[in-house]
Amino acid sequence: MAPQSARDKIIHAAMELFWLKGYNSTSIADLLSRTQLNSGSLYHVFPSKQDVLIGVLEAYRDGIEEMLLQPAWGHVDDPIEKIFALLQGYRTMIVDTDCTYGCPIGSLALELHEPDPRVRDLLAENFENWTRAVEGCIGAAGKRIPRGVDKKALAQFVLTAMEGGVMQARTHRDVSYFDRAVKQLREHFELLEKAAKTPA
Amino acid sequence: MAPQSARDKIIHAAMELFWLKGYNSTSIADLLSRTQLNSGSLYHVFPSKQDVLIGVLEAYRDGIEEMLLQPAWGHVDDPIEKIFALLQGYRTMIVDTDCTYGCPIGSLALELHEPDPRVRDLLAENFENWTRAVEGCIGAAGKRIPRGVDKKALAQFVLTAMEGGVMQARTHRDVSYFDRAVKQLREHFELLEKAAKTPA
DNA sequence: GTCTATAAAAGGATAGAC
DNA sequence: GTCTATCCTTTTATAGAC
Repeated sequence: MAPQSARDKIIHAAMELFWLKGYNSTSIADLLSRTQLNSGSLYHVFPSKQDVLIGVLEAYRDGIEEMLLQPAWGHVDDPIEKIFALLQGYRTMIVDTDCTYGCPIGSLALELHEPDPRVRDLLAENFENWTRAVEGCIGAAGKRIPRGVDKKALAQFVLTAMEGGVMQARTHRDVSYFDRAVKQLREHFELLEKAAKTPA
Repeated sequence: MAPQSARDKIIHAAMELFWLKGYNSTSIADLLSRTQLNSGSLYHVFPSKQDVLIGVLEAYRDGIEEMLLQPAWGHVDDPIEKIFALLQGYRTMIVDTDCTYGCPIGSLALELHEPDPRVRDLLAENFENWTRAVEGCIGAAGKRIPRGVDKKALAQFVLTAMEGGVMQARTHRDVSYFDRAVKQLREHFELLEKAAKTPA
């Protein structure tokens, strides 16, 4: 592991703690104790706690390929299966966390009630990049999806299903809620594929 | 308006403030200033802030008919249309809040990362009551939904779509994200209804 | 059951030496 | 760029009189 700058250490710790405890429930003291840094070092790099948040959201945005898409899509070629492989990645995280998993972006999006414009833009940007990746899969599926289907809306619906499924699995502490959401989405795609084969 | 007990005043204020600002960002002082009560009165009724939260979640649970279902279903008979009338109610709230609306239950479910069992149970119970109501509509739709469709899973999928749509509309400050989620769900129901008519 | 005063702790942030 | 010490505010909660 290459020597980490103070900035890297803080962002790394904050990504984990904001995810585990939320933004408001993570104190500067938490970040300092986790990183073994002193407050002077943190405030030298990040003038305020919100600046740490911005750094975290930028890191998620910039890391979507490496952190999320590549691991999920390593051995998957079929574009539709890529979508469900991505969801399978979330399922793994749910199970690995004993169903306490929350999407880091979605959780922040609901926790922060009056976010700074910069924060809000970054949340939106993270969602956009996610749905754009899924939209790419839908586009690559070509004629399997009927003409006239709004590809962007369908991609956003995949995010909708993921976020809603994660929320319910977490609330009930039961993966099956996520599984059922994915299954319904799968049926939706299958109905669409069937409709593409049998025009009107 | 009947004279309100201290308890009622606090629950009423807390429902609004937890919804507007979140649980962590609402202080006891906020509740006191909003209700014009003194801390002695509050702590006499609610030994801790978490007890206020529990009271709020119980109020949502006990008020689902009067607060949510009756207003949405007042003039709707068709069971499938009831589902979309319910979603239309959320749309109204989104628009009325300039797209800052968050589902009170969903937001708390994601904000609270290590909830007390009692709190977690109440969150789950709120979701259950919501999906049970939708499941009733699906059941009432009878043969319009194909046999073999998991009605409970489909009802949970309606909640999934609502929560995911609300989250994205709020993040982008744009109702159209909610509208697209509802539209996709509508297409899903239409595909199901079509499948129910043309067996295999 | 409500009042005032206040404890006790945690939180974000700053200052100034090194 | 990092260290220690500390300020100031907010926050939950309690004590004890009325």
